Amino acid sequence: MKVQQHDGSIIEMDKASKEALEVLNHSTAHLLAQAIKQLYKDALFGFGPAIENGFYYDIDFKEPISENDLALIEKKMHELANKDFKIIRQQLTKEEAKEVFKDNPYKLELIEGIEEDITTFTQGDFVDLCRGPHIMSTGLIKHFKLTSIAGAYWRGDSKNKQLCRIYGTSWFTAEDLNNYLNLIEERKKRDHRLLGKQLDLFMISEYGPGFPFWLPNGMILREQIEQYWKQQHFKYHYVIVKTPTMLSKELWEISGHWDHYKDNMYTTVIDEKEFAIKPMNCPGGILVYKNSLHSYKDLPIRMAELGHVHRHEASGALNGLFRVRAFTQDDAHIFCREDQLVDEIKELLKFYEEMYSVFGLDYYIVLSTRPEEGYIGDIEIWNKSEAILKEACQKSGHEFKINPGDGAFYGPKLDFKLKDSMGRIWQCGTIQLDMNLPERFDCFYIDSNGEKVRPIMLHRACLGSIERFMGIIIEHFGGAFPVWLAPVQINILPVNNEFHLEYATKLYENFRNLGLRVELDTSNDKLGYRLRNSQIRKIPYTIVIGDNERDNGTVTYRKFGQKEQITVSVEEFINLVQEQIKTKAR
RNA sequence: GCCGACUUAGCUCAAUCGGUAGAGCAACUGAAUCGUAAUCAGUAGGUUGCGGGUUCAAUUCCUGUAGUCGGCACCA
Repeated sequence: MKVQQHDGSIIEMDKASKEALEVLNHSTAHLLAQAIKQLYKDALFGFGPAIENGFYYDIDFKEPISENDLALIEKKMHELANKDFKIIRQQLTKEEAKEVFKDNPYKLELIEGIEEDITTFTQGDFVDLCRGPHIMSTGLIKHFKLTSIAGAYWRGDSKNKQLCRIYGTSWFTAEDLNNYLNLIEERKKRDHRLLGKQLDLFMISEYGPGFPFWLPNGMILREQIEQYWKQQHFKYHYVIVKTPTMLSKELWEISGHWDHYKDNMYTTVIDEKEFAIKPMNCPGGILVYKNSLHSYKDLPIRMAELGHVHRHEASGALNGLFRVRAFTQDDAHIFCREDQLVDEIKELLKFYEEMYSVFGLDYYIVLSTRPEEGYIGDIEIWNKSEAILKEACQKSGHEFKINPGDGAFYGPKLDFKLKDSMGRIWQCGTIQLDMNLPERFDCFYIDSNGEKVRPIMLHRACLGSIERFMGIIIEHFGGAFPVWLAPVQINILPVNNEFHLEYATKLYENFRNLGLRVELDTSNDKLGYRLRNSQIRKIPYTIVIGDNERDNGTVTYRKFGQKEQITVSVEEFINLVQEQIKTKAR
């Protein structure tokens, strides 16, 4: 496939490559604009780039359009593509470009900002300001679909006018397009909001938008995760605390939250005194640190808290468990000496890797470094800690990116990003160096000379928010949880309630006494029906008890998602299940 | 918060031009007692999110409001 680039050169591209697909999608965005120009004469165009698995175009319509109009636009696009217009690159001066786009304030604004050569790409009577690259003619565009319509601010700034954004996806073959659309459908079935309803894990009431309720099944899942979390913290020498949900406004003034975060905080007045519900746990943690005098010998102090925080998020930001207004941070604050910082961070990376790998989650890390201006703290500590964070990332063997200058004013940070079932990226873990709060709260320890010294403070959350993390793993496992997490681990189905119930009940009691989460299905429905229910509920082990099992003292089990039936002794079965729980096997 | 769409039984969805709400599953009752993904029959279930308006008549049209969804902005 031939592709024309910004500089006018024409290169050969492999259709199987990611780059080629990007060019195709970008050119499809232009085709979309060309079609819209013909259907809606007054429409003005903003940006129209390729994105992962597709493209979009931002358009200012005189009359708002709706999703129903997409079919018509699509039809027009096919019609234009079939005419196989040559896509012609042209290089213009700034003045020439301004003349061409004189009726479009958006493009004029862009032209004003372009320093390099200005190029346009023309197909038929449609000209677009664009740096390319593009395919040679529209005939190559055949297999595409307009997927959705949305609002988007011009240049991503909420102060600007909102344009209409049309999303689409374009592929080289009908098969690729179909595969992609099917993939989207399949992914929707893993949506944690859907599974949360189907498996009775959680609910969100209209009386509390963004405030999730945990149902009994979800609560089991949650407690297993928290239990594991506590074990890990014991292993890594943390202490665990609990700090109050609501604290006086004065505290938030000292911490700086009142100045920077007030709009997102829930507040109340009691006895004419202002209070705020905590949006973060750090100030509470610091008060605990300051509750006693610390020697250099006591450090590092690793203080963890499952802290329930409330943040008034914008209504449009809410999204199932991924974005809520009340969530539990698996927070920790580490107070250490400067000479301990390297080891602490290395230890943290190891800790995180262990936590995520148990769930089999794929993540990537983003390192945000010192901002150019407005940072506080010693530049040497910045450089040193950035170097440590970077080195730790490299050694962890995980994909990582660097966001230069994107650190908070108080310190550099590592963010751990996980993907949901739709490929959207969510921040979960974070490790942040804080050179600000210890100063504001006048934290110190006593060194070997009896002098007061400021400790280094690390904020860290590994799962991030328990709620968000659970959303991620619900989708990750598609609701079919490993035995250690499954709300119900074993479901016992007697073939016949008259002849097999006694043995089945004995097994039930036996398993229950061992602490296994077991159910006995004594309903009078046919076996096939009860088995089907067991599978729909994604219960890891379904046991069928009939004459054979009763007479031989065995169980016949079927694992979720598998067809085979396996008969083993009761002991063997118990060992199997307990081993899987112990190893957290997936 | 902004743009657009949606909201009907516990769940998933129907209801033509505005004519007075229907199905499957689940629940309940009864019969059937059955060996690996849906046994049969019956019963009950609704102020169509909520408020206002137009109309002889509103699930349907208009309007306000709440919530949800897809994006955008936000996520120090």
